[in-house]
Amino acid sequence: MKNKRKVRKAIVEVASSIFSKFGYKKTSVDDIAREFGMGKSSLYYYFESKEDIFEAVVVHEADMLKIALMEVISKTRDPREKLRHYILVRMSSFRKLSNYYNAIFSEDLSHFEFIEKIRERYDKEEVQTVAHILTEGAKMNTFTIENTELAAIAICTAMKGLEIPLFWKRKDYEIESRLNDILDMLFYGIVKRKENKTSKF
Amino acid sequence: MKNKRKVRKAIVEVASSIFSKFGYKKTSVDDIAREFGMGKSSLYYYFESKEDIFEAVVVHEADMLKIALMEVISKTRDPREKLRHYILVRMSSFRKLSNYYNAIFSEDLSHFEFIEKIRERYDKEEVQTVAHILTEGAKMNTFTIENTELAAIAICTAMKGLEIPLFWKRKDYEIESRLNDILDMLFYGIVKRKENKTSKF
DNA sequence: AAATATCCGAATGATCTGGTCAAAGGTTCA
DNA sequence: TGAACCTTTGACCAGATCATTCGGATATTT
Repeated sequence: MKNKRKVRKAIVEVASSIFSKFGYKKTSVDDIAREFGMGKSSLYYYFESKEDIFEAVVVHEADMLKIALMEVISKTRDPREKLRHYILVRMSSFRKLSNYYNAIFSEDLSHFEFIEKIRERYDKEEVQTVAHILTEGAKMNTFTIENTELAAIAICTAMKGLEIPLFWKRKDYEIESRLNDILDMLFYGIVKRKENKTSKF
Repeated sequence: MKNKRKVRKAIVEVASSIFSKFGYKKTSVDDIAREFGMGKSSLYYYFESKEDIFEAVVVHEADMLKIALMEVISKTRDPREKLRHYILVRMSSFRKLSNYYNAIFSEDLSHFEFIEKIRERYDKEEVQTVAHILTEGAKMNTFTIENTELAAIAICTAMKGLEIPLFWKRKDYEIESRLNDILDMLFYGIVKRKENKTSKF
């Protein structure tokens, strides 16, 4: 039955909220089953193991972010705004990605191999997306970049570097303004300047 | 040694944060000990049992609230402002009282008898404090109340009635404005009105 | 009614839990 | 020094909880 997919998705959604509440270790399969209104053994009809459920949860969260990002960049035309909104949304989605980030950063979860794979996959996709924005901006003469691929990797690396301090701190209100500062600096170097009349050349 | 008290307090403080993170059931004594940097058996030198630690945590939280309330009412002179600030602080301290409220409202914790006792004790103290504010306000001719004791009980009952819906909802920004509305209504009935010149008497 | 899809209670062995205890460091004071 | 103490610990225990399996019950489709 195709219904199996829908049930799986529904389970993943309640599992997501419970995992992000208690963490992987402190969440029991029974917790999820009870919240879902099912016998715990029934979950094993839809998933192979607890780890399997968790993997589905992490994938789901990453997909949600991807969708949100795609939506936000499709709404804007100006490449500067596109890049700004992409990075802003990308960096302020911690709350909804708690399991994803816990999986990546928490020690007692690092032994799951699927985490590496997911991260690697989304990292590559992210570089592609950013590169696409940059290329588009270059074509429209908004950006002036020699190697968009390289620039995209640099931006993505910078975002990943910001994840860690952001993840450990609670301060939420500062994130946006700081990111905007960084973005302004980035643009100042990246955006094509109009011919400056005071230029010596 | 008097040092025992300090260590107890320190343990209570880390236990508080862990209990409010995972809840009573999902928190193990070992969790607390590890976070505190001690062997788990050492905790039993300072506390009789896990329940004993939890009780100390709840008492500590209630004490913290009490101190905050005493401070806030000692800062104001005007009885109206005193009462307003008291209720505002009292009703918006959920975040810091998570274990206290969990102990009161959660089903699997209700079998602890100490909860009833603590609640009863603080309820009585609260009525006294509010009554004191009212009496003071009556003396200063700001309030016009026939039976301050009765009025204090009514106000405390109203606050307790508001605890439950507040506890289950996340909306934080609405609390203050709603409380202020209620307070305005309360004052309209309680504050001594100046002789109204359009009055028919 | 046969086949298949979905659900569950009971059982299992592995791990975890709250709690105990005897012993080992540390400190104090004679 | 050493006796009396305070503090900390690892090893240990019995019971609870855990993830997972499985045979069979119930519902749905064919």
